[in-house]
Amino acid sequence: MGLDKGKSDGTVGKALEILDLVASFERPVRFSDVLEIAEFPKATVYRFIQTLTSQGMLSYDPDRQTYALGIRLVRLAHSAWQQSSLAPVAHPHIEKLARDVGETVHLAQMDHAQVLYVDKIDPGKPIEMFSQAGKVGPAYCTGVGKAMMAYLDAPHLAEVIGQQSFHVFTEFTLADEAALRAELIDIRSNGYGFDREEHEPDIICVALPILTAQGRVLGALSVTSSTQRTNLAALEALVPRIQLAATAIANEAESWRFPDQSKFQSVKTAKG
Amino acid sequence: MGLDKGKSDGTVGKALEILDLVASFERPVRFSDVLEIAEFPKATVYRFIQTLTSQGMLSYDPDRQTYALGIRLVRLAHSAWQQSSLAPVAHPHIEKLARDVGETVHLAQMDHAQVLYVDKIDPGKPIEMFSQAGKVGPAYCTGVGKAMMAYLDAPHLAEVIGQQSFHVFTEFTLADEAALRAELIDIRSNGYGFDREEHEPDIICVALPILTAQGRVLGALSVTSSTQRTNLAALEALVPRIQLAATAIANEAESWRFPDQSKFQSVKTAKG
DNA sequence: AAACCAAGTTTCAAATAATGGAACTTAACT
DNA sequence: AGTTAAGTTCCATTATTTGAAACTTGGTTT
Repeated sequence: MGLDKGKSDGTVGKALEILDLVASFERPVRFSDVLEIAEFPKATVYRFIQTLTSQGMLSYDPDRQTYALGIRLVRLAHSAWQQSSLAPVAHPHIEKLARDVGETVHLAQMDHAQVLYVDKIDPGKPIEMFSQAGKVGPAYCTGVGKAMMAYLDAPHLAEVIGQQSFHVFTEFTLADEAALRAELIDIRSNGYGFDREEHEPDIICVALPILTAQGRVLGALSVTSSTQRTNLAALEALVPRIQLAATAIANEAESWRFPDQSKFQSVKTAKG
Repeated sequence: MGLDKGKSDGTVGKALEILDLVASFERPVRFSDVLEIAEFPKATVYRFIQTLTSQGMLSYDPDRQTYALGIRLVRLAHSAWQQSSLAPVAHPHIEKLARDVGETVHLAQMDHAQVLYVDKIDPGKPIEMFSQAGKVGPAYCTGVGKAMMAYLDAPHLAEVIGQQSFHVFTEFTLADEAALRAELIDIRSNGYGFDREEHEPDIICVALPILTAQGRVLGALSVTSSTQRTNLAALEALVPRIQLAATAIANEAESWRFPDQSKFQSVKTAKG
C-alpha cells in the first residue's frame, strides 16, 4: 500500500540514501562504517558504494581506504546555485543590505522540513564560501524558518510541523506545536518575525519572508546579531530596509528569464 | 561485451546521466528539453525525472513548469567540501597567499579529465561563493590543469590526455598531444608551469601542483593575472612563495585527521 | 609458522524493478 | 468543434538488482 515516509524511489532512491549516510558522518568513512548504519545487506551496500564512486559522487582515498562525498557534487551544486532563480538574483541585494546595516545577513530556503542557508554575508569576515552556504538548520527555532512557515498553506505547514523535532536549545525555544502555531499567526499579522535567542543563547535576529506576487514562499531573509551588540527593538527598526530588499528580490526572481529562454512563454509574456 | 566508455553503472548511472543533462542547460528546463537530448525513451526519462524530483536532486517550478537542479545538491556539496581534506585545509593558506601577492589565487582538483576549481580568492572582489567554486575548465590549456597532469602516472595521464578536446582558444593554445606532452615534461623538470594566454587572451598564470610525500597529485595552486598588469617573469618570481603554500597545504592535508577519527590508524600512527 | 580474525570482495539463482511501445489525458491554439 | 503538441499512465516483457554464502586478503594472536 502506502509509502511509509515518501522514502525509496526504487534503486535510485536507495543509492541516494547511501549518499546521505556518507554525508551524515562529517568525515571520510570506511566501508564498514557505512555498512553498520545502512539497512541493506553487505553486498548491496558494497555495490552501491562502488557505483557511486565510479560515478564521482563519492571519492575514494586509497591511502586511508576511506570514502568521502565526491567532487562531482561540487560541480553539480555550482550549477544548482546558478540555475536557482533565487540565490544569484538575491546576492547583490544581500551584499548591499549587509553593508547598510553592518550585520550578518542570511538567505534561506526550505529543504523538506529544514532550513537551508543558500547564502550568507558577514560584513566582518569577507569570505566564507561552501563552509556557510549549504548549511542546514531547524525551522521551528530560527527566524528564517518561522518566517517561511508563517506563509505556507495549511497542508504543507502541517507536514512541515509534523517533522519538527522541538528540541529545546535554550530557555526561549518554542517547545511545542501550539507555541509555534501561535507565533506563526503573530508573524503573519506583522509580516516579520524574530529569533529571540531560541536557537543559540545571545543570538537574535529579525527575519522576513520572500514571497511571489501570489504569496508563494520563495525563501527568507534575516539580519542576525547578538544581545551584546543590539536588541530586538533596534532590529525591528531595520524591517523597512529588509522589506525593500525582500520585495526587490522577489520581483527580480519572478520576472527573471534565463539568457536565451525567449522560446518559452514568449507569446504569452509578449502579449502583456 | 565491454563497457563502451566506462559509462553506465546500471540504473543509478543512468539517473545521474539525466541529472547531468539538466545541469548542461544553464537554465531551468522543460521535460521536453531533456527528452530531446536524452538517449532514453519518453517514459524512461519521465520516470527518472520524477524520481530525481521526489528525491530533491531536481526541483520543479510549478508556475513555469520547469525543472532545475535541486537544493539537496547544495546541502550535499557543503558536506563534500567539508569532508574533502584539501579545500578546507587550504583555504587559509590561499587567503594569505592572495593577500601577499595581490593577485587572484585558484585551487583546483582533477575531476575526470577536467579541472575543477574548488576555491578562488580574488583580493579585489571579496565575495564570490558558489558562483566560482564548482566551475570546471579544460585541463590541457590551463596552468593548474597542466601542473596536475605533469605529475600523473603514465596510464592515468594517457587516459586524461585521451579525453582532451584540444580546442584552439587562442593563438597560444597547445593544439595537440605532442605539444602538450613536451610541455608536461618541461613542467615536471621545473616543478611549475605557466598558462601563456593559452585559454583566454591576455590572461596568464603560474601554477604549482600540490603533491603528497609519495608524489600523488592532490590538486594545484595558481596565481593568475593579465599581460596588462604583469608578465611571466614577474609571476615566476612568485614561485617560491606559492611553493611554500603548496607544501604547507600538502603536509596539513596528509596529516589531518578528522576530529574524532582517532579510532582509525591509531596504532599505526602512534608507533612513529 | 600455523591458526585465527576482521575487513573487504565475488558469486549466482531467485526476486524484483526497469523498460518502452503505445494508448491516453490535458491544455493551448486554430 | 478540431487539431496539435506536451505531458502522463499502462502493463507484459526483459533485464537488473538482490543478498546469503562462500571466498580472498591482510593483519594479529597463540
